[in-house]
Amino acid sequence: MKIYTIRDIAEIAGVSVTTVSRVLNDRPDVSRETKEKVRRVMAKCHFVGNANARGLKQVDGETVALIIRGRKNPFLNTLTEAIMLCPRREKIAMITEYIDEQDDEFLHALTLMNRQRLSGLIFLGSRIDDRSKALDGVNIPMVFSTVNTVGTAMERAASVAMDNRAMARQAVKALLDRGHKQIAVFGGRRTGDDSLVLRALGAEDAMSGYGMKLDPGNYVETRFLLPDAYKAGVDFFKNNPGIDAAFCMSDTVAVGVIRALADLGKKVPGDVSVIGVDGLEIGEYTTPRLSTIVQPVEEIARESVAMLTDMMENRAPARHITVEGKLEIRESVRQ
Amino acid sequence: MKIYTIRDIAEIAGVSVTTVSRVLNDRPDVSRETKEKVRRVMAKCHFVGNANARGLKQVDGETVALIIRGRKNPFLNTLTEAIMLCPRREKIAMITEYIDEQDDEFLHALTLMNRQRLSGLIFLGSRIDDRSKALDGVNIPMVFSTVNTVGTAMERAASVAMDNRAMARQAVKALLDRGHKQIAVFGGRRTGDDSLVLRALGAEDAMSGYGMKLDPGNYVETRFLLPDAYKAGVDFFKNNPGIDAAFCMSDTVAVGVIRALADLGKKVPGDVSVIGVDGLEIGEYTTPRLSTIVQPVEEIARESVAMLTDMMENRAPARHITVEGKLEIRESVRQ
DNA sequence: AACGTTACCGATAACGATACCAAATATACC
DNA sequence: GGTATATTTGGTATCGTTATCGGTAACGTT
Repeated sequence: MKIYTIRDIAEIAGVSVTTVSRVLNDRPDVSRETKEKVRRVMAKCHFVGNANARGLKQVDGETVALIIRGRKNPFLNTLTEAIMLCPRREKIAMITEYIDEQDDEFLHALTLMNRQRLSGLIFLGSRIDDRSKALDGVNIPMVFSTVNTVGTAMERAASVAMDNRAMARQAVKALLDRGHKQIAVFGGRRTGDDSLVLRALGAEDAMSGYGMKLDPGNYVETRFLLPDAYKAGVDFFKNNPGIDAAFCMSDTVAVGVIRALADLGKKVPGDVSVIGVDGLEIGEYTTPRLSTIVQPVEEIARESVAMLTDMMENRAPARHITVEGKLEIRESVRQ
Repeated sequence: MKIYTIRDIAEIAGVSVTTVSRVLNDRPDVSRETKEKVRRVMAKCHFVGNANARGLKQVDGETVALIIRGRKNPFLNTLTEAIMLCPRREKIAMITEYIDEQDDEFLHALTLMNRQRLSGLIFLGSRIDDRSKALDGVNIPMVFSTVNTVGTAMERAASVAMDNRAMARQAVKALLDRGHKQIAVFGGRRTGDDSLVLRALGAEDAMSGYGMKLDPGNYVETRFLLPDAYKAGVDFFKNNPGIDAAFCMSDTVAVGVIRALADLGKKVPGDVSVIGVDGLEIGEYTTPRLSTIVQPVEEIARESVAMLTDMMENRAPARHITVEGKLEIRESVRQ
């Protein structure tokens, strides 16, 4: 199958390559008839231009990358899909890169910037720590989704996130309000700046509101994968029979912990109440229905893309957008 | 931050651009010392080459696209991740494109081929029907994952899939073997060639093995989204109280149907047994644990990528690989 | 009639890399 | 030493597009 170039189209349509380029980019200085004539030829040849040539020549690139940290994360999968499907200028190409948890997404971003001449970056699920120094010299628009960069080394980058600390506080308060006395928290490592650290702080906020403290022994560190969460749940609850509630920092972890409780013969919510975070759709369909902090996925996606393109086009400044999470208490919490 | 070009590197290292290009591509005809010297400069400058320029010049492109049909499909998300993270030659860039269910992935592929000068295509979750005519003239390597293209209009394309018909047969037979008499099937539209059509045939195979026929009224058509499956489940079981088992063509559908049954006051598996397809990890952690046909995700990913790159490099012919699914009967089926 | 303005269109030089060809240098062999 | 051969290097055209600059035609104004 022949692959046409702009020159072929020009020849067939009987115009110059410049004119075809203008039509391709929908410039105003082409007469309506010429435009239509060229468009007809383009359509017949399935001609859409060569992204490589365009990217090579154009001063302002139009490729943005989505860097997704960690795998087997259904929430980030959903968010990725939402971002990829966001309405955006036709010519903006979005490429996705999955980064293993132990790899350095910032170094990877640097490589990608050079290789693809990126003009924008979106980070999903990143933690901001020393590694972020790698991006010190970088001045293309960047957006961190799901982590607020205010007060971090990446403050100059934009961010879209819910108020993780406040929402976690609200969730744990909901447990305390319902009379739970011994609350465990299942989260990640408490280092660097990311949403998980904030959620831990929020949980502690709620407890101090009740004159309580989070016993470090009740903070369970786990990877956010089902087998890990399950194992952490079994190990913890076997040794801590007095615990009557668990705040899990992701729905995935919550599902693993609930399974662990069931296998230990404990009822949810009869013996232990469980709350997750993310608002995965499946949580509305499990037994018991999962209580969770629902993150507004579509809104996060929309705002991230909108802000990034604004920054790319209008040189608008980086903003920090807080979206509203929603605590949904469902069956997994005792009423 | 300065973005270095091959010319900058050449100047700094005191060699020609050609030599830098050779080092960049790890060609053998450069002395060890020169190679090291150039590499040091490249490393210091974070130079990795410009993908656009490379793609423009190079005869054999090195971009392959992953076209994922349908959204909110956890199984395809998992498969996408696995494919993106498959070991492959460094220079092969993989781009992902999500296509809405109602859109035409073949037309989209055509556009992408022109725009990105693709040298390979992987389709996930496609259905092969009249629309595939669009790709008639296309002769770059293509792989269909999760659907067997033998006997379809896309036979010349490679495929990697489990034997959907045999596995569905096995699943429904497992239900019949356990004494279930009234089996409903929850699937998609039975048109075109895709894995769902084969699963329906497999279900019928099993029934005829027992001298039974699938009552068309017991074939429930639904989209593979949780709310749709739930609604389909409620509607169906309200009007068909005699049904004692459901074969669902995806785990997502199974979860929705199980929730529907619970809301109708029916026990799973006490009143109704349920089997899904896909082997989503979460199915091992739900209550009840979900019986399912486990698809070997990693293997499908590996074979798809391996075959595609083989076809791209060695001009190996398209093959049709059948991978082994595994029926896992767990708590959602009565023993 | 001369000029300015507007609308449209085209020739050509880049963009950064690789392919191709040619040349320089090192090594082997008689 | 001289020739043949292998190894390593460099010069330059080229990929397909857009930016830049320039040109033409049509029309209105003075």
